[in-house]
Amino acid sequence: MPGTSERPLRADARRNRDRVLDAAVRAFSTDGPDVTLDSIAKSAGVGIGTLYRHFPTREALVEAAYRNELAKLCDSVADLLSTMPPVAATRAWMDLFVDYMTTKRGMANALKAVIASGGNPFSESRDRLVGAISTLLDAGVAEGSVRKDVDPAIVLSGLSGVTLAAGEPGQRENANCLLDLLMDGLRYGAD
Amino acid sequence: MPGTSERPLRADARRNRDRVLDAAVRAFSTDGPDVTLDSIAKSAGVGIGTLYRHFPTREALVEAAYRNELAKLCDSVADLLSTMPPVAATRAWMDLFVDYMTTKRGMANALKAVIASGGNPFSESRDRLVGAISTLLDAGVAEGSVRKDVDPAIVLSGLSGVTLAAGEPGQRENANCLLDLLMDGLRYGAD
DNA sequence: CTATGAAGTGGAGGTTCCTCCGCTACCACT
DNA sequence: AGTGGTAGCGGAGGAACCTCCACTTCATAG
Repeated sequence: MPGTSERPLRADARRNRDRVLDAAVRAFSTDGPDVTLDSIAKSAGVGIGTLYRHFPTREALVEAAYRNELAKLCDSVADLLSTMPPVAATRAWMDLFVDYMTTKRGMANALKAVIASGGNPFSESRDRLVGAISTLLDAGVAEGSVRKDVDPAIVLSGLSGVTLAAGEPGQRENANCLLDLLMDGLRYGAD
Repeated sequence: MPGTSERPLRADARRNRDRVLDAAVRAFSTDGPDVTLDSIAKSAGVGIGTLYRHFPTREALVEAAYRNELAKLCDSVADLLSTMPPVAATRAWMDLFVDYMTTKRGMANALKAVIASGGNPFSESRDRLVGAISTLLDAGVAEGSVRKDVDPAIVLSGLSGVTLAAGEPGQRENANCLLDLLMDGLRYGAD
């Protein structure tokens, strides 16, 4: 399957898509994560049907709206690795991850969809996240401080789980403990 | 606060509550977890308002409907501990837990509410689950195979996270890896 | 037995979600 | 530059959620 179904999107369609995305970014940041999709469509000047055509679920829209910031989160891996040892960097990044997901409330559920997506729809973000984790783990493996039989995708699932289970701001302490536990599981010697 | 707010519930109210619960159990088992609450209320012969009075959220109703079975799951701990060593028993129970939650689709979300409830509402099930985990961990600690600084409530959060993140039947493999990881984190030596 | 007010009821209706399909307008080809 | 086929549009409307409050019923004190 070469470049699976990458039809270039008609001009008016692309324009509408962009307008919806703009409206969504604005709406999420001013009205919180529970804005109605209807209102986003309206403020984008398109019908609700058009919104659903481009973003079939709320999660898809949220994911698209935050894709840039998510990318920044992934990029921060390099900085962390350059200022601290791999295990510490990994643990620190986990904190960033949870903080980020917790702040952008409504992202947590989108995240679940991102993680579950074996297929196309969110794969960009998914791949980036897996890549970031992979980099962190590899650094640890190279140094001998992290076991080498761990699939980064699984770790992503784990982080997602922590966020889903203890993502409310009031449960940050719980989330911390879980991250510690996860980290312990990743360290060499537990193998 | 002695027996916080335990007013005995008026006779007709109790009757209605039971009828709703009956209807819910029946509805969940025949129509799946997505039955509308409206239809449950109707088949119980009460107004939707009454249903909401007794079970303010869908999760509350699900939890109540499955409370018995959940108790059985907790009771199974004793059997497991009598037929295998603590670490294996704990791991085996984790599997049962995930299987159970996965089967009763719709339970997963209720679970989240159960776990988050520091307060009253679901505390019965919550306490039972924490108790079950506590028993398992204690057995391991006594034997020296499990670290002793782990709060069972955190482990419950972790299980909840695994279920939420990888609870779809198709992701059972992922769930397994996560449980292994969690288990590794709990074992003595990772401390 | 009655009166009283607290506890409980029910369902209409506002809100949001999401689907569906007749219509519009884009664009590739001549 | 006309035109046919089709990608894309929009919004009406059905389904479910959940709130709210005027009304009913219970149970207790007198």
